[in-house]
Amino acid sequence: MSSQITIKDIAKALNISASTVSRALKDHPDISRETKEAVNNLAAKLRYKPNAVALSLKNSKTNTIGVIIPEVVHFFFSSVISGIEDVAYDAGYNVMVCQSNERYAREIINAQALDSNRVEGALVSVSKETHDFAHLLYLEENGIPLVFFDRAPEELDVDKVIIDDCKAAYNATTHLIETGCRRIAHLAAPQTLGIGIQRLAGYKLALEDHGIPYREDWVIVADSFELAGDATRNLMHLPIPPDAIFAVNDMTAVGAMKTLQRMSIAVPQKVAIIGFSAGFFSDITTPTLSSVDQHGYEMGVEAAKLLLQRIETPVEGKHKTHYIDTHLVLRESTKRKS
Amino acid sequence: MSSQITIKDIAKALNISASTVSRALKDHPDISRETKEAVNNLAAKLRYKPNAVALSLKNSKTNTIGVIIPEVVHFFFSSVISGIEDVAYDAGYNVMVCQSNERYAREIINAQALDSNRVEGALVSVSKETHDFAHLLYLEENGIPLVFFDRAPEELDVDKVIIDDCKAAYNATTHLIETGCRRIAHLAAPQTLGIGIQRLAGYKLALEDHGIPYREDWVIVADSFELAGDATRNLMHLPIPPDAIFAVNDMTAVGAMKTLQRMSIAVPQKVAIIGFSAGFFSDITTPTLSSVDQHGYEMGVEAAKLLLQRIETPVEGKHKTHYIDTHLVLRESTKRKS
DNA sequence: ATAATCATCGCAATCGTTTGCGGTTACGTT
DNA sequence: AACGTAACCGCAAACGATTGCGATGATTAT
Repeated sequence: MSSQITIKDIAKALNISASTVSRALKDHPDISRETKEAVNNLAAKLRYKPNAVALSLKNSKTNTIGVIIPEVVHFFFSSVISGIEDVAYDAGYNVMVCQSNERYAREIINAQALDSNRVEGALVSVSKETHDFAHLLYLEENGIPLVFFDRAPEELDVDKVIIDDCKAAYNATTHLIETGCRRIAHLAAPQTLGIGIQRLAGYKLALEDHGIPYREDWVIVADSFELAGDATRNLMHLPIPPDAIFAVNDMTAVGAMKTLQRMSIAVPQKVAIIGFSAGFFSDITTPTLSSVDQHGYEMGVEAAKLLLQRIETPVEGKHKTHYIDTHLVLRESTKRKS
Repeated sequence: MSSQITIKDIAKALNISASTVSRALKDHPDISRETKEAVNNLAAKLRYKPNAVALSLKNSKTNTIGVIIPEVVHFFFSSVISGIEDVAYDAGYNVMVCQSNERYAREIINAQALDSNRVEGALVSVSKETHDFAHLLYLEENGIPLVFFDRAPEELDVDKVIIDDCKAAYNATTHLIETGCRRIAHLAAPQTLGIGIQRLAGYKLALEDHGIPYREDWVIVADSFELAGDATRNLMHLPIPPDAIFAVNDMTAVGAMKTLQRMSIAVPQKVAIIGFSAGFFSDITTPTLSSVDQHGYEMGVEAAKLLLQRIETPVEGKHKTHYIDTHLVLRESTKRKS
């Protein structure tokens, strides 16, 4: 109904100019005490609040950062958002959230929306469909700093906050080996995603370092609760079924676990399972799920911090890659070291 | 680096006025074909994109809606956000997400931020600390339509999209009764929250309707995974321990389940459990968790739709309360009807 | 008495875009 | 030759706030 109170309204009511009101509000020395008091009183009474849109236009500062994320409904991603939001809040920034729903086309629209809205920076985790990054890199060319997190384009000179997926996968696989498993399968992410490639690489490396031959039929692309079912059944019907599964994320791991239980295969005695993400629900399965904790909240915090830094002082030379530490959370779905 | 391309840049390059460029871009009949082509070509080449901030100021339309939510990292809430974002996306709106972290003070700041940024509407689920709603109602007085979801102020004439908590709790409790449970405990939310009150009410009503006496010592305020542990232990150490637990949300239910399992109490044989929310992880516990599905995504969709409607045609008379249907998802943590 | 200083405030431009209104051509008509 | 009329385009104001610069009046200094 009543439109917002503006400086002009105050000026008109007091019979002074808008400039004076503006200066009075920010305690400029040019303004007399009485005027200041009158202005401040009226402003308080009318509950004047500066129009952030007008300020954005004037200062070319929107105090907003954008986030493009594949899916909000995801323990890991929502943790990241939480971290981002907290940092942004402390720095006086607002957060605009767009979800690509894992679709390339929508990610492009999202990027354009952020561009049009002149966000001061963007945090991006790319969709599974995304192979070309021009729509994102364009933001940076356009003066909008860009920080990728988790799913970042491989071999591109951009700022990223990621985990060392290869190392984490290596550690997870090694743990399976050290607890006596020898026939280790891997439920992998699509090899279009950097994390898919890296985690597979870490898996292979661990096998190699421990003198265990790599078997192609033990690696299946399956990265969701649903896909894990079929994949696991197929694995267990192989002539030589695996005795452990390293899943690319927790939902996949849980899908595998549930399927094994339905097949009356004991976890971890017959088949050990380790996941990736350490979402909340790795705590609540039975058995509880061993997993690689990739610290989503912290990743959000670091990504947002790096972005704010880039906003204040644009990149000088090389871009930065910040690694978030991971660690194995050992629970009941893997065996103990002897 | 290079600041954004504006209409003026195009005008200057083509030696025409900004007005002409503006009109050419929107195919105004006053502009000649050649000029239009020249403008459109250059605009495409320079990748001109209208400055949304300037448009917002000019039209007093920011094409942005705000969301204030207690916590992003929460299956239910992130589902709601997802629904909101999808509807907003389809309608060409952007979404600004603020989390209160369950704190009243922060919620106030959030509301002011939305106000300053002239969002066109706000979707709010209040924090546990919030008893006074002035900071939110003020938005509506100020011309910013307001729709509450899930956690809405009781007995206030506002738009809300909620579930019938009382009825849902009644159904959940009734199911426990119909499957043979007689000593039913309730892990409740704080009685400051409407949902806390309503769910307790539904629980009581179900007992009453089935001639089961209400026992105060079987109701404990505990609404998190952590709090559920102690509460459950206390319940089971009562002279007459319960044979069923109705938990105010899934995390609490899972906390109770885990605790019971640690106490070697069979679920559902000795103690049945039913939760509330039907988060993804109700599927992955062992046994899987029976729960009230409150359809978070759909709630987000409906809330966003109602808000967009209010934005287009401001409220006429009474506010509306939209109920999202719930239904019981019966899994393994409750017994079967005989 | 005149000039200089100070306190206090307003004008106007600016950010990027839109749009009513008016102005300038060139053409056709009588 | 004189006027009407399209066709095309630019001026300027507006959205709300900020800010350099100049203006005003009053006080002080010379």
